[in-house]
Amino acid sequence: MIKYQPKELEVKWRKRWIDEKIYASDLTKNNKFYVLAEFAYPSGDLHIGHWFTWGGADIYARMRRMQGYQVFFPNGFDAFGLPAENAAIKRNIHPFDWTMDNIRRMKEQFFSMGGSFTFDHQVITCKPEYYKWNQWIFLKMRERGLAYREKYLSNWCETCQTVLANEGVESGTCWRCHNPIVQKDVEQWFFKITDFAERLIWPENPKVDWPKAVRDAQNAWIGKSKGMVIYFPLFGSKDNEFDKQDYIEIFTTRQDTIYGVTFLVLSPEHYVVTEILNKKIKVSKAKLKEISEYVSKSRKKSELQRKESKDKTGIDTGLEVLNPLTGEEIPVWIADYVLSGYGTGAIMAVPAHDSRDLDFAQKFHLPVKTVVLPFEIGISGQSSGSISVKSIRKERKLDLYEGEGIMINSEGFTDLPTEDAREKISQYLVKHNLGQEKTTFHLHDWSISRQRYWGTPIPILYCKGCWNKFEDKKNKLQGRDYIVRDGVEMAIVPVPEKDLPVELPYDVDYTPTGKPPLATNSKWMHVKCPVCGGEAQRDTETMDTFIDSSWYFFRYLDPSLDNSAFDISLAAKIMPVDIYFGGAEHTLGHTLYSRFFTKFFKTLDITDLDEFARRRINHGIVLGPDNQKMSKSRGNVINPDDEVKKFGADAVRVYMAFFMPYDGTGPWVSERVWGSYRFLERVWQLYEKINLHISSAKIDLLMMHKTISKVTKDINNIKFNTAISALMEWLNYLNQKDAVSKEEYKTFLLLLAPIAPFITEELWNMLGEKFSIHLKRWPEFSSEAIKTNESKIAVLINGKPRGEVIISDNISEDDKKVLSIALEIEKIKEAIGKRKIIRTVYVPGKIINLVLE
RNA sequence: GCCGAAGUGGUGGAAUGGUAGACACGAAGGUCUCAAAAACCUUUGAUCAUAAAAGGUCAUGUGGGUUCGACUCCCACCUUCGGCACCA
Repeated sequence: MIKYQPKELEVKWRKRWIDEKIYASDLTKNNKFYVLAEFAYPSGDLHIGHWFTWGGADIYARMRRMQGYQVFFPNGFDAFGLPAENAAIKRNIHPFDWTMDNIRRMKEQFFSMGGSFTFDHQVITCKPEYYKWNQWIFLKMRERGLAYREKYLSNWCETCQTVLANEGVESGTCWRCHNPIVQKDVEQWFFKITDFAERLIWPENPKVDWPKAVRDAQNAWIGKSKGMVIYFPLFGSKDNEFDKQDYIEIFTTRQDTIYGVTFLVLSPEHYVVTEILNKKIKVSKAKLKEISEYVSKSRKKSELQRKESKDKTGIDTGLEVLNPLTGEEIPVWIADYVLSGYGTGAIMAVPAHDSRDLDFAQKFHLPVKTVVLPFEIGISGQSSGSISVKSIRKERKLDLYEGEGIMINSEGFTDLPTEDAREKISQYLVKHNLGQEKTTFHLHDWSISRQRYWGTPIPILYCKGCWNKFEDKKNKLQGRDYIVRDGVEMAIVPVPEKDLPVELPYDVDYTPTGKPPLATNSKWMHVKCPVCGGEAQRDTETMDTFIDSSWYFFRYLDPSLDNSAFDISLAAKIMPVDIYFGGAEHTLGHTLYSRFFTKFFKTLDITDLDEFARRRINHGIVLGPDNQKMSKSRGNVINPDDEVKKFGADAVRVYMAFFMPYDGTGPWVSERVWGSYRFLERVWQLYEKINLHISSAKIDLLMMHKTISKVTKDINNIKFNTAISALMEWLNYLNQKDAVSKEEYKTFLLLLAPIAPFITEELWNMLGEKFSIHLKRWPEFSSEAIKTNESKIAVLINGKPRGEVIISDNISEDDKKVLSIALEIEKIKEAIGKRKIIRTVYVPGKIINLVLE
């Protein structure tokens, strides 16, 4: 027999698979199975990490195909984005050419790994036939009031010269270039994802199978909290011209602690602060100066600085409000530990029950008033009237108690558990018009404008003529249906659907100058207004590329479709995605946005899905040989091409699946791939042991069916490493035998086929079997076959293994017989000695434990 | 600080209440060979004991607990990784 030579046979089979289209997608048949892996950004070189993601998905898809499913396993490219633009600037190539070149190269690399995914439904997001539908989605969002334009203090990356969404900020830095983010007032487009906040929250037991870590992180990011807005009347406000309201609204989730309020805090951006600075609310001249200094000082701090420093700063306004329940006069402070973007931008401070308020109170010597005691103290004290709070605080060092407990010092609510008090105080405040219940979210609307070139143009025009004809300007101002560009007011005019796509012009100056690159092509920018026929200008910004990846899995179904974003009836049949492989880094960005789009599509009635993917699998991370994250600067990047040249694709695939659990993090050590290579060599050599005349009675059905069961289960549970070790065990076992039946060998090859597709195809062919091994042939597991008539029972004494007995299965239920057999063993007799057995625990088929006195 | 995941030989890891260390990598010794190894065979958690074998004891981050029996379940703590974080 010739030696195992991966290179030749891999070339041969790869060609035949393509020629005979054995992996072609057929969406007409039933019994579909949609396998999806996150599509790649065409950065030029396929990283070993891509192989890890796609290799895992491929093993899974291959098994499903062999089980007879109509597997849909498409691939494409997430082709818009900044790196293309940056690389293009650096090398003086156009981003389009750079991108398409990379796609060509990466496709070849994809082929070398022997993937069963196809490009016959490929999506390339930078092509007009794709991004046209981004624009269509934008227009639909706008029709429904979910796309709006607003000036907003936003995350700005100086290096990338663009705005970033909150999800794109990683501990204060840009997710792409990792330079610090600054806050800048920028007018831009938003998608109102907050309208879907409630729908995006994961229930306790969702119908789809997504990792708990992902669900928890998304829920935390959405950050729903139920509480109240409570009105605190401004004391003596009649002297002021303050006309908006004569009370300050605060947001709290702990209205039960309202008797413990000792001051109010406004964020520096709060409108009451603005009114003070505008002298609508009067304070002394000296105060005004102090306040104005404090506010401008804290505005200068970046958000990052403000969040980093836990050291509290603030200033007393001299104003006072009334506690709506107690009538107490309460001082109003300004401090930047209160965030303007959350709740009402103002809080009631309860230092006894909130650590941040306590820090502040201690720094500025403000009073602390305890109104909640932990249950154990509150209950033991019985009548709380007699408790000296001061002495308890001293004894228990209880400056701060943030948990639930028993109310004290709270008039009619005293002695109630906090939960009840929260409810009752809530009702009371609502009834007397002193507040209302409110739910807030941490999730903010999605900022989608990017001031760069390589993205989807926003399908919006700005028209001066239309604005001039507009009658009711004053009202429309609120709706922000206009913009001011170069000092000129212009109406917002959506591009009509029939004019889509708005194509991205090829000729622009995309060097980052702060001016959007699209504005440098004036021919593209100036167009006729579709409404009034006058002169109009295009929006010069592009969409966040996360929009591209939010719905590509719908587009895969029919990427050339011209009259709809996706084929609705096909989607009803093929969607949802059955299993989605990807990285944990997309927990708060991509997968959340995709869920949002799916729910939005549902409101458009083009899908009835609530979730786009039934199951989500997060893959792990392949580190460099030095145990560090792979990066060009560290020089520890493993190029999959080199590995394939050395070992062949099969050995690399086996090692990839075997060297750590799929969700693990660990280093790629090239030398160790030899181990996987040797395994394949042994599989190859086993061929020589096939004895066609071996009697069927000699086939070891037990090992065979155990392995079928184990491999099937493990691949289904994405535990490729243990699937391979089961195969190795079986191989070691078969190797010890003098001869192996053809049946066993065939079964072995079938089970190995998803992991090592080339060598198994070759050996399958050598056996004279019909092409191809990768079609519907997954071995059936028979539970009958693993029934034995003997069991090995471990004999334990006091829980420690001391020997074993082999019993026939007809007595396996009879603990007395098993015991008597066990007691005949010399070793056991010795171990027991003169001691008495006081108890016997028998687990049929596994152990018998003798408990001695 | 909060949420999530994890902690097992020299290394990657296996075992989710029933004989801990499967399967590999590495290492050591041997075989074949003029020589070699990426081939083949043997050994390989620590420790005690023995001429040898059988054998004993200890071991799954730490300390408690539940159980006939715990890597696995419960309580407390420590450490590492990932995410979030002045969100009221």
